[in-house]
Amino acid sequence: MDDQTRMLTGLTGLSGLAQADVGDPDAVRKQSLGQPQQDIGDILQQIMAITDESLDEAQARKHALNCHRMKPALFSVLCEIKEKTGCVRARERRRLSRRGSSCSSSWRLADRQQHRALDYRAKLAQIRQIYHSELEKYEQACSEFTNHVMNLLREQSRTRPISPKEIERMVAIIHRKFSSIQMQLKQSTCEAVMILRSRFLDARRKRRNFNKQATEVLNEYFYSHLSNPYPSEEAKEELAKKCGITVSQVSNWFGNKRIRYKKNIGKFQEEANLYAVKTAVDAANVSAQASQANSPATPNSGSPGSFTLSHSGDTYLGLRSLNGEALNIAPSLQPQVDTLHPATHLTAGYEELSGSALYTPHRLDANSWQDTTNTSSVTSPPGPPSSDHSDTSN
DNA sequence: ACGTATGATTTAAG
DNA sequence: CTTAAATCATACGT
Repeated sequence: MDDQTRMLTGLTGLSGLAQADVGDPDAVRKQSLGQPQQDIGDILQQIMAITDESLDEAQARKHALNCHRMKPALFSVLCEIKEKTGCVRARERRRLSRRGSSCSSSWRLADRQQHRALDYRAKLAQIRQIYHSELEKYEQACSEFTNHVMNLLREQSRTRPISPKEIERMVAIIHRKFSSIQMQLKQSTCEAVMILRSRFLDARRKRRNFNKQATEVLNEYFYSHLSNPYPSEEAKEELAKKCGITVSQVSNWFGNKRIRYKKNIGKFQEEANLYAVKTAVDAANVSAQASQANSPATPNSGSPGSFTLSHSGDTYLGLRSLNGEALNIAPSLQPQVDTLHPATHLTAGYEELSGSALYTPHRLDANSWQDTTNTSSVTSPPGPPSSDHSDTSN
């Protein structure tokens, strides 16, 4: 029985048959020569069973093959490729950074594109190489396995009659099995190539603006968290999901938004008020009773009604004049200020930045993300030293 | 055709 | 890693 198990392992594992058993046919012959016929029948059944295996099992087999045979060689080849591409990338990077200061941007762009193409081609070559080596392995394994089985049958033919038809059938089965595995390999390789290509083309694809709904969602979040517009990882994920974009795109968006908002707050007043109204309305729908309960202490909290004016410029100016009062009420409502009175908050922040010096420590703290702003850039935007910001245009 | 808006990338700092 | 800031490259409105 021990002999049988040995043979079975040889049959069920491609790696096994590819290595030792075929490598030493005499051992096989010796084993099978003294074997009772019933064992041979069992073995044949085992062989037949191979055809009934699922693709998963085939995959597992492939994995086993990967693990045992030619693995070191393949691995070293892959390492070589990786090292080569890594070197190229590093060299390219160094070159870019060196040129960056002295050469024009068009050179850098060309370099980048060239590098991308290089990277793409290297990866493609890598995939191709892996595919071919795998294919070769399978072909070899197939022929070895076929030989193995043929030898087996030939030995058996001495003890029992085996028709050539039977042998033919066996060989056909083996070939079918291997070709199906090879097809799978081919398919997965094609898939990999397609993914690579689509990524490569994606990188060069023209920029697309996010759709309106997406920017609306993002803006809503931004202006309703104006005191701290740094969404957590979870928040980013949710926003990404809601907007149908990636998390990194959300991060990009917030990065751009923060810097652009900070640079020219005046320009974003209209937008801010718009979303302030939106979030205020939303908040009102949720906690209308609560805010009403608070209203006696804060008579001016009803003023967001003025935000509904379609002439946002007027709204802004009005808010500005109300600022003194707004300052008094805002701190008492701080936990809700962001959602209930964003515009007030915002305007106050603007006043602070524009040098009006009317601020509370609380507000300063809340808007600390803008603290590093160069105040002059707000009061007098970079470029033409115009008298003042959008106040005049508004 | 041009200027502006905007998403992405790069660089440097923490 | 994340972020601010600068910059790039393209989309888009006029």
